[in-house]
Amino acid sequence: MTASFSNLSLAEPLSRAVAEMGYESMTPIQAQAIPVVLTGKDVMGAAQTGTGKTAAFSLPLLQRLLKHENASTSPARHPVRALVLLPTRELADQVAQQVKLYAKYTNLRSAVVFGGMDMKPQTLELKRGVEVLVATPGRLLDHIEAKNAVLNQVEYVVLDEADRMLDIGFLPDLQRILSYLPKQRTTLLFSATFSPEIKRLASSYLNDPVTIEVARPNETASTVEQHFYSVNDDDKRRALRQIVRQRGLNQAFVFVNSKLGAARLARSLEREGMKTTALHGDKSQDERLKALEAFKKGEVDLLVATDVAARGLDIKDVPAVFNFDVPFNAEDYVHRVGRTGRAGASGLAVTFVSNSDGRLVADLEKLLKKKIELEAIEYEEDKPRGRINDGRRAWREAGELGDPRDVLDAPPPERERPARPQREFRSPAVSRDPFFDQPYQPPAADAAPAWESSTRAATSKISANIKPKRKVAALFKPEQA
DNA sequence: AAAAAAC
Repeated sequence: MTASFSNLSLAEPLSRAVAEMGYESMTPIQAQAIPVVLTGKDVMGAAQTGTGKTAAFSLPLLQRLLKHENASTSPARHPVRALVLLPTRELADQVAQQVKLYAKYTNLRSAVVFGGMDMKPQTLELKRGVEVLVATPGRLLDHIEAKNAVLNQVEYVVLDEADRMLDIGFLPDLQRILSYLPKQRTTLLFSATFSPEIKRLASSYLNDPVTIEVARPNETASTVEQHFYSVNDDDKRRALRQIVRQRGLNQAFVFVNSKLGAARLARSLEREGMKTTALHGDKSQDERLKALEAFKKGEVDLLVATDVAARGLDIKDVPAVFNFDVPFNAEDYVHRVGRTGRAGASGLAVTFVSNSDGRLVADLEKLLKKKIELEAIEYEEDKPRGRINDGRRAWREAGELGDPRDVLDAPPPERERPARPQREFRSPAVSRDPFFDQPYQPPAADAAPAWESSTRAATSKISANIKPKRKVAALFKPEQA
């Protein structure tokens, strides 16, 4: 028996919006979380991604904002009463759009603030007053410090992707934000993954919380078919092409571990004739939103992304996810794979495991609590001819590609490398900064103006910094493999 | 071995 939204007795404006969106029965996380959030208690919620988490917290939150008058006598008619924090800009954007839809027929106002966009329009919206504020941490702090956002009347805080928000990279910002909020408030934490440490840390932010676990945490959807292939780093691209062709995939996410890697891979796939775009944090926000939009519209087939896109992004009907690189954090595997097989659809997740990934695969087995079977690929294409320019690559190619976990404790074989040429250390006789450290010399009457020579000095300084690097790289290139 | 979040 599935619970339905109509049994919830949501306020009329909310049920009207829900009906208009075509929602009828609730997903398990919604059925469990909504009644609890309606009581105003703290919640720690673990639910698989793609199961309607956003509605699970925003609908009851809006309901409470409607039902309970703001107790304070603030002059601001629309103080921020609910704050929703997310770890990426795209996610903040997406959640804010959903909240807007749910709140469409209410008088409640909402806004979203995140970095990479002009501060001014955001400031205007904040000054006008919003009850629900969706934000990424950095930009929110900017607005707090500029006194654009006043958070001393916040009644509800939601940390979506809570384990990421509590990890070391975000924690300082998060703590500063929380320090601006009233102690007396409701805190809601949601994520698909919770490591034991994060769980402990999280509970220190919660007051007598209700724990909701709809599925076992750290679990991928059962509708996703998962494969792990042993692939040489040099064969990954043709493996990708082959699987896309064999499976007749019309679209896929391709995850890599670095921004540079994403840019490079996207470029080479594009050159090989696949409609590809990249999404990573070195792109401008405009480019990021455009890349995502193009993928959503089906204008590109492959979205090569860093983990900026690993979490929460809700794109319908993505048939497959490739882990071109095994993710550094096992948790991120669960999130990446969660981009496919959403809302009960089927999906395919393919992970390329290269020889140096033994540790990561072992971590993954621990998190997923299951043995990972590595499969081999039979290539249909010939191997592209490539230069051997690296001793380690030669070693990889010489040996058979076995299970990388077998060499977990074995160091890679010693390889001969030319002795590093000792570079003389010369202590500078004079400091190289022309302005500050040199005794002043009156310029000759016909000398170039000072700014020109300092520009030259700066330029030569820069090239001095670049050139040796190139030389060193050339020196290390082995004569032959 | 990295990414994300502020200019």
